[in-house]
Formats: sequence, C-alpha cells, structure tokens
Amino acid sequence: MYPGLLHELHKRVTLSPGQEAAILSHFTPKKLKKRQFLHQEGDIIQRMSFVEKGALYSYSTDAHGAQHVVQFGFEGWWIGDLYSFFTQKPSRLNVEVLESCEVLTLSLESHELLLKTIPPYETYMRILYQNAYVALLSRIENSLGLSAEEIYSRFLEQYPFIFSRVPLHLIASYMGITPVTLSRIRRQVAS
Amino acid sequence: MYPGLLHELHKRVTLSPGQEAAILSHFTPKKLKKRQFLHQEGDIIQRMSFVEKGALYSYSTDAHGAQHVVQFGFEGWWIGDLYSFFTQKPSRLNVEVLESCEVLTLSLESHELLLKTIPPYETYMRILYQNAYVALLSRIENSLGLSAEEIYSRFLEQYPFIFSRVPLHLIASYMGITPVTLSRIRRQVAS
DNA sequence: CGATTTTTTGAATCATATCAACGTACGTGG
DNA sequence: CCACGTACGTTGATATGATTCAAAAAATCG
Repeated sequence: MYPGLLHELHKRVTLSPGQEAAILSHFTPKKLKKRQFLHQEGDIIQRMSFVEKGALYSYSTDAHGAQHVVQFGFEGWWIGDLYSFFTQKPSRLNVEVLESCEVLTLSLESHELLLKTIPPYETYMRILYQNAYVALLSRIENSLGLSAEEIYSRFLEQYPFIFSRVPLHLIASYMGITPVTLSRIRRQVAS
Repeated sequence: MYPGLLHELHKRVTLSPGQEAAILSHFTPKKLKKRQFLHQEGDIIQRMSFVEKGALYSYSTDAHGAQHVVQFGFEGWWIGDLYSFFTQKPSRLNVEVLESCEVLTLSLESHELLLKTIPPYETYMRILYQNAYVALLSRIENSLGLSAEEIYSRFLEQYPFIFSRVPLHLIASYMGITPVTLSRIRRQVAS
C-alpha cells in the first residue's frame, strides 16, 4: 500500500509500525486522467498531494494571458500550491495532469495533527522543505546570467528523463523561453 | 541579549526559559565591518549565520566572470550558503558585508544537537524553510514572463526599504538585469 | 579636497520574441 | 482502419528590448 510514499518517508526518517500506519491513515488516494486538473487558479487549496504514479505540472497565467510552467511533479514528488495551502488564500496556479496519475492527498488539519503528534513526521517535513529550498535556490543561481542555450544544456544534463515525458513547449515555458527559441537552440546544440 | 534572534524565535514557537537559554548558548556572536567577507567561494561553510544587526548580500561568479547577487540579508534574516553548510561541499557563493554587522553563528553540530533535543527548535526550522521555499517560488513565478520594467515595479512595491540601503547596481544584479537597464527603467517609471 | 564608486546617457549590437506558415504526429469518431 | 482534426514542432522574416561599450555626471568616502 502506497509504496512510493513509504519509500519517500523511510529515505529520510525512521518510523515505528504504529507511526507508519498513523501517517498513512490520513492520506486519501485519488486517480486522475490526462488533461484533468488537480487544482485551478482561484481555488483555496484544501489538500497537499504526493505523486504515487504519473506526472503533472503547475503553471500560472500572467497579466498578458501567457502561461508559465512553474514546476513538474513525477512519482515521489509533492505537487500543488503550498502558498495557498498554508495561507488558505486563493491559488494563482493551475495543476494539470500530464500522464494519468495516482496521487495521495492530505488535508491541512491532518498535516497539522501529524506535525503535533508524530515527531518524525515533522522531521521529514523539515528535511523536505530544507532540500526543496536549497534546490530552488540552485535553480535561480544556475539561470542567473546564462544565455538560453546554456540554460538548456544544463537542464538537459540535470533532468534528461524529463525530455522523454514532457512536451518541449512545456519545457520551454519552464525555462522561461518560447518554444520557437527552444527549437532553434536544439538545432544548434545538435549540430 | 540577542534581542533579534529571540524575537524571531518567539514569532514562530513558544520556548521555556530553559530551552531559550539552551538554544542561545550555542550561538557565537561575530562583528564584521563593511566590505569584509563572511564567506568566500570555495569555503566549506561551517556555521550558519543570523543577522542581528546590519546588512549583507551573497553573490556568485558565473563562467564569464560576471557577478550575480543571489540574496540580501538584513536584521532578522538568515544568510549564508545552506547548500554548502548541509552537504559540506565547497560553496559557490561569496557573502560580503554591506553595512557593518553583528551576526550570530551556529555550527552544524550545534544545529543537529538542537534539532534532536529541543522539539520547538525543529518546529522553528521547519516553518523557516517552509516560508523560505514558498517565498522563493513566488520570486520565480513573478519573474517568469515579466519585462524588466514589471520586475522592477513589483520589487519596488514588495521591498521598498531595500532601495534605501542597497546600491542600485546590486539590486539590478539581483533582478537579473544590468545597472544600465535599471537606470533607464527608473527614468521611464519616474516620468 | 581628491579619489573612488555609483549612476546616467547615447549609439551600436545582439539575443530573443513575435508573427505567420508549414510539416508532422497523434488519437478519435465514423 | 482510415480520415480528419487538433496539438506539437520547425522554419523564415521582422521587430523589440536588453546588452555592450564608452564617456561623463553625480554621489560618497577618507
């Protein structure tokens, strides 16, 4: 039951069988088909989601109506809008399914209860955010002052598997360039 | 003693007098003058730092030798390179003093000890990283697909106080544009 | 006050975006 | 199972916005 989530928890903390069961009991599985939305702009996010299987991505829509991919979510990752979840303010993100998914969801109340009652759960969350923060800062650092071509090359090195599962125009959006520019870069790099 | 750090801790968790004293006892104060370095590229970061007073900023040097500001640190903020601190790998960042500082530093061993022995300390750290992560994701979201002028306007709204304490060319670097471009934008926006 | 740092300005250049058209792959209903 | 429609990727021509280079003006520091 929920092997992905268990593996993820055990990677970072040790849990007694009782704690393990207590944590799992709060999650609700949810199946989603390609093109469905997990969340939409304006929603107040009620549940955070762990990706057990499949792939999703989140994007925002800017003042000019253009869409921008903010992050991807594959097996073993968390996806959603933590800003809206924690503040209970309307989300500015859409989260759409890329490949049919099974996600495990958890309410804010459950999350807070687990934080209070199961110390290793809080430790897990601290490590999760700590790593996510460091990774995000690297993403910013790496893109500062790089040409689109350099950003692409690094992205290709760091996440080769993404190219087999995500259409190029979404990767372009994530990188902050247009699909047209990405296409030209790829031709150049290939030669 | 250390009013900034105490205020920061109490904002997020409640501590018994004993816990408070235990936490504070692990910090070592350090005074730094303008233009001094707290860390330099290549260092393996041994201590994390809380800014009690003053201002600093961190920057990286890219493959073309250009410098890019990654973050600022004012009173009540943490500053440093968490990547190097947690992994004990060489840092890619320089952290330089903008206004003479008093920082409070904490070793990795102390940090780990406090996490293990003082539960509210772990809670504080989880909340700190959680907020930092959400704030950083907003920074990325905001910069995706915005013109330099829009990035400037938002920055001005969100952090007006930074303009009174940080030279414009560092702000430009943080925003990912040249000082020349920032100057032109400001002329436009002012008119 | 003189020296250094920071900010502004103009002109030329370069990278990426935009617009528009076309080719290709995919999958859905007939 | 084929045909049509939609989504995706590529290409060329042109436009735009930011950078670079160079110099001067303004602000700050010792």
